[in-house]
Amino acid sequence: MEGTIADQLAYLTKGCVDVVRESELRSKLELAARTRKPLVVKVGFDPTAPDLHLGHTVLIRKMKHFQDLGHTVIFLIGDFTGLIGDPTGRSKTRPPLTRAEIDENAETYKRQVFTLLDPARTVVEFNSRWLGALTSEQWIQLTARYNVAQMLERRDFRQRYDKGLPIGIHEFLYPLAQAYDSVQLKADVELGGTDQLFNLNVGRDIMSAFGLGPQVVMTIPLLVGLDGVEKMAKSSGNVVGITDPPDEMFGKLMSSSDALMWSYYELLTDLTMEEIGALKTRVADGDLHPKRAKLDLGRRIVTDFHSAEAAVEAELEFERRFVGKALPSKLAKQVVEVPANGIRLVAVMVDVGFAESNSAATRLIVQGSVRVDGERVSDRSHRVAAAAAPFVLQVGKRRVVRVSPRLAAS
RNA sequence: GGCGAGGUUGCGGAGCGGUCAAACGCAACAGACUGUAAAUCUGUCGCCCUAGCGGCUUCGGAGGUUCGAAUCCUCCCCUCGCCA
Repeated sequence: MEGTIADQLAYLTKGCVDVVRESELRSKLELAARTRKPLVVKVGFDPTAPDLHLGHTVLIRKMKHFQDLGHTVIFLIGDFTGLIGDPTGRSKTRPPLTRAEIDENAETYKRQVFTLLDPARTVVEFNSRWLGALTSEQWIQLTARYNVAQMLERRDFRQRYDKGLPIGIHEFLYPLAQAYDSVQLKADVELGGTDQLFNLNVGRDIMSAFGLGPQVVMTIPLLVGLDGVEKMAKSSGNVVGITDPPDEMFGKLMSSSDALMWSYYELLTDLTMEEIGALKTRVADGDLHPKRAKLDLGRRIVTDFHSAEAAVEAELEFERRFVGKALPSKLAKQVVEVPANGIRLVAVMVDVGFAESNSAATRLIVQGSVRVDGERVSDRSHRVAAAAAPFVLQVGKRRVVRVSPRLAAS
């Protein structure tokens, strides 16, 4: 554990929205330094969605910060709480995942998460281990530690209550179960998104009720997705997956808006707020082209999930393709079955997945976005012969593939 | 249980017997401009083809009335408000 306590505090709280409470965090850090006993930092993840994207990594990076200072992180997979479903409006209890599915998702998590986290300082846990073992009596004892007035402090519950909308009794169990995790793990700190503030604070209360010192609660902002509007979520289709290949990752970041770049800088890189502020000033003064700042961001992020070499390569490729208007250096190839009498180009476009239907493909041709070997195709009934040589098919700026016609065995 | 409102093309939301594949807004896609940014402008946005004042399938589901229905009638399913 290095640096002064003040340095550590600054490092750990960078980018956090809430810290409850900073003074407690300070004491815990001091104690840990003195006793050389690492803090236990708990973070819960949903077992149903193991595909991580940059939105998750904001939280994971914060976990990493704790590891950097020598603390232990518990990557808690909420396989039991997942059955309840976090109350976010009209939630239903979810069908239970099978043990095999849970294990598989856990493996996926590990594979992805250890690109950032230090495996030696990470403990992977499942909360079904203790929650599933609770008896009915123990559940009653747990629920007896909280009351409805306290529950209604949660905004979502409050709003529904005021509007007379239904609130399932089981929904009250979610925060309690999550809080009990903290009791079980004797967590020193729990991290989560800002939407988790209530749940995390229930953890404090319940821990106290069980005679433990309350955990410190820290929340991290929700990352805005590529559309610049909604939070990054798979269902919104605005994600950068951490397993996206370098070129794709870089390209997605480059096509995001300038305004978004600064929040990405803040939440997805280790630059300090001062450094980011300086960059911002330089861009505002016209001293630094925003595109340069964005290229730099893209390189940093790709480096984190792939490698420095991959990042440089991705940037070169990007320049080659979109500034140099060249074809990608690695062209995807696809074989298309062609009947003896040939096939319409629109059908080829559908075959390679560039259009959803012949009608959609036709529209693209009419709109002038289709090229074959670099030549714009304007004839909607353009055909490809069975014996045609392989050709490069482009639709719009980004979709490119090398098509190899092959005579279909009929 | 009673009363009332409603289910339309991704979302929101018009339409209330023909000219409706269905206004308009958003999103999306394409073109122009550019920094694959933003903003802006233009176009497209059910499916099929021989591309035409073409054909076909859509407006919660099933029947029915009519030359003709998203629009009227019957039954059913679902959602939402108010009352008990």
